[in-house]
Amino acid sequence: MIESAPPLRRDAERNRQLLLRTAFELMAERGLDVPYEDVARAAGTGMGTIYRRFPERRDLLDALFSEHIETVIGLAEQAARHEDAWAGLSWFLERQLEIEAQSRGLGELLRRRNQATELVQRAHERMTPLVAGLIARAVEAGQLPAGATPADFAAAHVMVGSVMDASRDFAPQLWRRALTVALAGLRHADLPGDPPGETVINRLYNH
Amino acid sequence: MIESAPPLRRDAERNRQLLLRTAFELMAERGLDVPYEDVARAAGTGMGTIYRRFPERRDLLDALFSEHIETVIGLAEQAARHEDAWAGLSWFLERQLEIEAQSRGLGELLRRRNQATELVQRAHERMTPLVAGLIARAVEAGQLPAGATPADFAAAHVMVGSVMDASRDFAPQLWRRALTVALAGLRHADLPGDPPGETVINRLYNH
DNA sequence: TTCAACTTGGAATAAATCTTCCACTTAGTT
DNA sequence: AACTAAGTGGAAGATTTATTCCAAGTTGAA
Repeated sequence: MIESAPPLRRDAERNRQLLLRTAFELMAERGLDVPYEDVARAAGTGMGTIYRRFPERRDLLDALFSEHIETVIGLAEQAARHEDAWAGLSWFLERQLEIEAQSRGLGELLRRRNQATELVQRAHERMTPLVAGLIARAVEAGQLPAGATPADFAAAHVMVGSVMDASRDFAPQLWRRALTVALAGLRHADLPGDPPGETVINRLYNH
Repeated sequence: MIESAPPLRRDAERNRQLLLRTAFELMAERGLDVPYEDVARAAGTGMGTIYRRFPERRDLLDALFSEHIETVIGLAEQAARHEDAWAGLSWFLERQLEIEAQSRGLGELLRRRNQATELVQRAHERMTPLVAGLIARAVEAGQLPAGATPADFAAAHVMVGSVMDASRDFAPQLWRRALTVALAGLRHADLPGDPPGETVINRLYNH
């Protein structure tokens, strides 16, 4: 067990929460790279405060998004229990993207950047076997072509996400079209080349 | 007619070519945002030289990529003449992406950023009607679902490109899988929502 | 009330890149 | 060879964001 730090002084805890709320809102609009200075100013604190509480951006991201990440993992678990494997897969991808649609920052965390904290890393490690199981079942049921892999599912995720990122500001629902394209494509594509291995998944999400 | 500047002195012209070659190579590897200083150093010149010749990055990009852009426009024209509309569309998208696979910078120019120079803007204006014609023909021939638009084609381009960008360094052919997914998806998807208008195309390419 | 430990604001420093500027060099003409 | 206009290198200043630091302020226990 990691030793638990003593509780924060009341004023410090108040500022911490304030910073978290502020950062979450700013990152939802502007993505993960919001300058610390902007967060501090918007929260009405100084640089000292945010750096003392979150010395690395990773610390801030972990504190901000860990529960959202848990939610997504929960979706994967729920999907894995779905009787119809393909329905589970498409439901999971759609739910995950709906969450990302709420927050640009969360989308970046789940699919871009080596911002990827250990938290996200572990989340992928937990979700990948679930997705792999669903895909295996879907292939067996003839719902997906034989060569389909979890990496192809990840690629579909990245693809739809790129449309979401590009169209957020002027066509916030356009990603749903991209999603139907990606899902229909997975089912019907005759996938060329060697099936990508699982290492591809992490590298795809952390480019 | 724009007044033509007097020809450069021989040494200046030599340096200009050197800068162009160097910039092209660096941008092929690292993308359009290579610092001017890196280009100058790699070319063996000083900052003064690159800034004198290309005061704005736009000037450099235009000089570097205009002929490649013309090539792509040529592909669109060739595709438009294809008898089988769907074959023309998929051939065009694949060719275009193959070119982008050669150069990260060119990929960024064709689909990301407001780096988009006037040059790229005009290129899209010339290609969009050609693509629109192909799509109309493909829909008529029953090769594409009724609601398909040029913006969906652009979205497919962005989608495959995002996989290319993400996987360049470790799986340089993975984008071909994404391409088959996108193409199969376009054919088979039951596209939801209102068909996106043509303004979406530009904004998608210039996010 | 007092006080030690904890917190804070914001100025200072650092690092990366953009951009300007000008004393010095060179090409090409006379 | 001499001269002039064009060209050059690289230092200096401006921006933007990251990061450190500490004098001054605050909390909560004694």
